[in-house]
This record gives sequence, C-alpha cells and structure tokens, in this order.
Amino acid sequence: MHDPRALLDPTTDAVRRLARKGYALDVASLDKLLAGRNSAIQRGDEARAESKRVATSVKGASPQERPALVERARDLKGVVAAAEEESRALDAELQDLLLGIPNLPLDELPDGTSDADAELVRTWGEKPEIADPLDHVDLGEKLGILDLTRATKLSGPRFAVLKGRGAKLERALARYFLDLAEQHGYTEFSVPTLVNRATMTGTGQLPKFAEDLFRTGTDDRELYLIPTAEVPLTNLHAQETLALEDLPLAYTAHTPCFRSEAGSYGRDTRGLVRLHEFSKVELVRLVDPATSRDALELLVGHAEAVLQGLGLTYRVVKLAAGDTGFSAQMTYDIEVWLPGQDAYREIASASDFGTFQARRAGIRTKAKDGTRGFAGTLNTSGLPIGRTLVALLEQGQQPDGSVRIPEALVPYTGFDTLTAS
RNA sequence: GGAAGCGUGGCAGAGCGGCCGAAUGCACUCGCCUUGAAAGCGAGAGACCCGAAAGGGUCCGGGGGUUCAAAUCCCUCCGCUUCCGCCA
Repeated sequence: MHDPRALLDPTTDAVRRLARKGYALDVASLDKLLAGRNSAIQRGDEARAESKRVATSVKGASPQERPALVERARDLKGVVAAAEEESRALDAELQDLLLGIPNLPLDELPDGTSDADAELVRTWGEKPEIADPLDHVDLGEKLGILDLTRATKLSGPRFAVLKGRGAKLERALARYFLDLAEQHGYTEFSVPTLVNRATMTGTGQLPKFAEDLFRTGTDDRELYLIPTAEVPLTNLHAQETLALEDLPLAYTAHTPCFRSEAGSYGRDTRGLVRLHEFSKVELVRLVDPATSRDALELLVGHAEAVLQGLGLTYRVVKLAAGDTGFSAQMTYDIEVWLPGQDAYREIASASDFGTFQARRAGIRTKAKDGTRGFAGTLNTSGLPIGRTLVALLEQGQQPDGSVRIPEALVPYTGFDTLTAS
C-alpha cells in the first residue's frame, strides 16, 4: 500500500510508473477522496474540542446556565457524529482504492509485460551434455520415486506422491537448504500454515488475489492456507515498531505451500512443476528501506548459493516492469536449466517490496533520533523442494538411466545415486 | 465443550463518572557528580490521525450503549489465566 500523499506528489511520478505495470492511476479520485476525508476529520476534531470544553464547563455552571450548556453539548454531539460518519465512509473508499494499487516498479526495470521481456543478468554453470534427455516425470517414474497416478487418486490432479529415495531426497533437500540459510545468518522458524485475513492482506495476497488461495475455516472462523512462508514470516512483526538499529532481520522457514493455480491450467502442468501443494524453504529479510536495493542483491545471492552448492546450471533475469508482481518494486527470477524441456524454467523469485508490504502490515521502524518510518521487506525461495528435485533429476541423469546426486547432498541423503530397482 | 477470573503506557502496577493520557516503581534518554562506572540528584520521554505551523483530535483489549461528561456504569465480541472434560 502507498502513502496517498506520495502518490499525489508529482516528484513520485506515480502515473507514469504505474502505467508500466498496466495500472491507470485515477489521480482526480484519489485527490478528491483524500481531501474530503481530511476535511471531515478536521471538522469532527474541531466540534469535539468544543464539545469537550462545554462538557467541562457544565460542572461549574450555575443552575440557570446549565440547561443551555447541556443543550449546546447535545447539538455538538450531532455535529461530531455526522463528521465522523463522513470521514469513515470516505476513508473506507480511500482504503479500497489504495489496496488495489500495485507497487511502483523501479526505473531500472526493462519495459514489457511478459517473461520474454526480462533482461538477462547472468548465467552460471554449463549445460550438461545429455543425449536424448528424459524429463523428470519419466525419470521419476522409472526410478520408482514418483507416483503421480496415485496422487491423483488421493487428491486429484496437481498433487504428487514421492516414494522411497524420492521422499528421502525431499527431506534431505529441506535440511540442506535450512543449513545453508543458517550459515547465511537466517533464523529458522516453525510457523502456522493456516493464517487469518489480516495476515494475508499484510503481504498483499488479499483482497485482490483471493482466487489464488485455498480458503478454509469453520462456520465462524475464516482461515487461509499459506501460498508461501513469506506470509507468516513477514507478518511476524505486523503492527509492531522495530528499532532501526536492530535491522536487518533475516528469517527462514520450511513449510508446505498451497496454491489454487486458478487460471493456469495448460501451463507447465506436467509432474512436479506446478502443484496445489508443495514444500519450500523461504528466505525473508526486514531491512532499513534505504538499503533494500542492496539487500536484494544479497538475497538473490543467497538463493543462487543453493543452486551453486548443488552444481545446478541456472541463469538470473530481471523481470520486466509489467511482469513484476503486484507488491514488488523489483524482482529477479532465477531460472534453472531443464534438459528435459530444453529450456530455463523459473525456480525462485527474489523480490524487493520496498515499504509496500510494511505499510499494509503495519511494520514500523523507529530510528535512534526518533524518526519513524516503515521497514523494507524482501523475500526469495531458498528453494522450493519440488522444482529443485526436477532440476536435480534432469541435470543429473546419466546415460545408463541412473541419476547422480550432488556431493553436497550426500551427507543428507546417505546415497549418491538413484537407480531403477 | 463446561466453570471461574483477568485484560491500563516498554514491563510491573494504582486509578472516586468530571481535576486522568492516566499515580508509583523498574527500564530508557540527557545533564550533574565521578579517573571511569555504580549509587545519588535533576530534567526528559507513549503511540496514532489532521495540520505548513501554531495547534487540535483519538487511543486504558475490540465494538456498541447510558450520560452534558466514561479507564471508571451496562451490553457484546475477542484474547489470556486457572480448574474440569476431550484430544496429538
């Protein structure tokens, strides 16, 4: 969420910047709502101040003056109520408008609206030479570690069952990711995966993207399944004031993630790439917003370190302004090489949200000198287990049909190859 | 699920319907004192909203009500604690 005054400030250049995300800012409506709300607040405050003065004077008033004062106080109550009603209504309208305005993309982002418009930043590793590579589904089924048919029986399409060494590999990856995160200074959390509406609103999933979420609860209680640990981790400090000198905070958690994937049918549907439920290690940073751009470089480096540790070939791209998510002001995608698809595919997104999420979630900061503000928030996967497994299988496949496990992972798995048995 | 109790500033903890944004203690900041520190003494300091500022307003768990006036009275919701039941 934006500060409406900042949006109206010409130096922010909000109209042009939002247009790059395909959002047409209605400056006139915003200006009118803000001015109307503020003047209603003023009117209410003034009437209330007068009302307090009158009420206080009642006690010392003579019996003759009393009835007139009481009547005056009654009248003022009506004025206050009317002004409050008006400011409340206008404020609700203003909030609705503000909650739907996306974050401003940084000027350094390339123009465009699709992943084809992304700017290549760097590539890492060599594409392995594999004759007639299989994709991870064929590999996984041949190796007996992946059972999509039975997953569909249990839950429907877009779920997966891992078996034997596949399940163990999943556990090993999670532990490896968490250990690396710890080495990079992240504090591990275990958090709820069912959260309330306020929490989902804080990070920007609600109100706009309800159809992407799984909703549950009981008759009188509304809960949502988290799409990523970003949601509980970032909201840990919602409605809190953090001392600026205590930042940055670096948090991580391994959680299941739930996504309805509404509207994405027909895209990357095969295997483990796009599931309703998957697990992921997430990295979150809360920073001094003046440093968020630098923090993004650090963060993307932490995600890359995971891939480098596994020896997986990947590239980093800077998303185009119009392809950058609602809440982000800048996003790097990390795309891992998938021989089975002969393409780089997204495995992680590292995003800088500036103060956009912190304003929604009420994550405030206070400097030593008393200056108040909002925190900068950032996050990335570090990494999703399923998509990493996809890359591991496809890049690690050997001519004899086996898959070699990266050395760094062997202490966690206890085996260094997957073979059909 | 049943019963009882409790929700006040960073923490602890007072608070008669008007003199209460709120005593007091601890913690905190800045002085004085000290070689330095502690102790002591003095001063300061909550958050949020409107406002260029002066200033004004709101906030005693949330919401509603009574009253000219509510931290204080009433209703309701939420949370916490303890006991019982159930459960991993």
